[in-house]
Amino acid sequence: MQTIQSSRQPPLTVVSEVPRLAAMRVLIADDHDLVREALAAFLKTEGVIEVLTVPTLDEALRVADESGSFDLVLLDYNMPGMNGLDGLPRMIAANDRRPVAILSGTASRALAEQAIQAGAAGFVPKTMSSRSMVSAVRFMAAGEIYAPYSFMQKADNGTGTLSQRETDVLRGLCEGKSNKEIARDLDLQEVTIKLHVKTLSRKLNARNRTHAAMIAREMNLI
Amino acid sequence: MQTIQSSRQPPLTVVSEVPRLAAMRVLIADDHDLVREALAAFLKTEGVIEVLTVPTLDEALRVADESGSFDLVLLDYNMPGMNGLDGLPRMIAANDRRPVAILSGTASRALAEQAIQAGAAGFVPKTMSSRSMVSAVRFMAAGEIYAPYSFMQKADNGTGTLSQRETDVLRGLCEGKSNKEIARDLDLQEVTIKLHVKTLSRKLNARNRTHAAMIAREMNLI
DNA sequence: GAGAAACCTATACGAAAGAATAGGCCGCTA
DNA sequence: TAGCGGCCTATTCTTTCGTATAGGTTTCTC
Repeated sequence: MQTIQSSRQPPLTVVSEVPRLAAMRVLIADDHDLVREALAAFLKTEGVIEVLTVPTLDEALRVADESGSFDLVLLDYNMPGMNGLDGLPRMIAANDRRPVAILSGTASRALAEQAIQAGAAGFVPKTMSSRSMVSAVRFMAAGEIYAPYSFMQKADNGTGTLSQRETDVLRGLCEGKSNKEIARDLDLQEVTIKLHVKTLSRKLNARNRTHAAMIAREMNLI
Repeated sequence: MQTIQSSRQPPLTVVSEVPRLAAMRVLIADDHDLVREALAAFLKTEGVIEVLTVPTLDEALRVADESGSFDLVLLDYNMPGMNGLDGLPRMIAANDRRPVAILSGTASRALAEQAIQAGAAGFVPKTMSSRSMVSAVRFMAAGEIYAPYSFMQKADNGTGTLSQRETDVLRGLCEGKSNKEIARDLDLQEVTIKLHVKTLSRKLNARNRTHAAMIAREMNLI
């Protein structure tokens, strides 16, 4: 799996630029015991001196608060306390604005973009091999932005073409709201919502609002 | 984490009944590289001689077909080819009706019950510690049925109270179908579907079909 | 300044969903 | 056997959704 990165560094010289035996402090927050233990084990064999693991966001925040900031924090996207990407800015603050990356089981380009937009140091799908993952960790700890090349290349399923309003309306849909309610919330007319529902349904290839909501859920667009 | 098992064996004598150093053959199918490698590593240190890992259901079926059946197959629920629990019976057949268990990132009682109902040898959430997981594997390979005790104890959120028909209708909802379409699929009248939609929405605490579908998705009831 | 694109509104109509009420069928159990 | 619960149907009605057509504004770009 190749990597894509910010333009600050030339792509092929990454590994050599990061000191191989630097004493890194990494915090892993994931509610899956197995993932935590595996990642910690791999990182330790790769020269990351200190690896702490916690099962929830709250504990991650607490640990960062008590024991000082980390060179990198890995946050599982689906995890108690995260609530989507809401937990990300809190963790970044708790880590003194040093790198915090999102770890996720479901690889979605939309989610990756959102995460990085929200200030994440990167996006790491769990489908990655452990070797690649160790490289990614090293990379992000050095201050670079990481995202797997493969699915950043994926053709847009019309996903990225959702406008701001359409996204707002879609959020309402996913909460099971009626057009009228969404209109009230967004301070718009009901007809306008109908319009957005129609266009976003077309873009998502959905046959109706319910289908659109499910697809959005599936693609992590909410 | 405690375990619950079928009544064939007394609960507390499990481990001693399973030969500790038996040469077990285990197949792990999971699209998360990290999970695969971690599980394989732990099992190997615990005396499971042969551990094969594959990233998709199709490869799992092929391997079982070519290299003979396994003492236990672990199938990730969210994995290419699985399509819900559809892949389970196929894997069971391919494994000569020997134990096949479901591995899942999201721990849901409903899903666990469904899996075991569908013939799974057990249900293993990834939130389990690796030690417990190794025990579970050993347990299931011996022919017992395993499910974590903790969330089999969880109070039913009205979840279990969904009738068969309501579940059928809910599935249709989640696919974005109209009442008419669902009626045709189930060979019923449209009014009947409306009835079921209303009652299942009430049970799920949803305000309409879209909301019901989202809740179902959230709770892995589909 | 023309054009494109996102955005908002209006009117109108048929289709679908949702709610209420009423009844019949079956299987289980007190 | 009477009652209960799941299941299916019917009728009627209101609300909501979905679609179409036809405008309008702003903002950005060529």
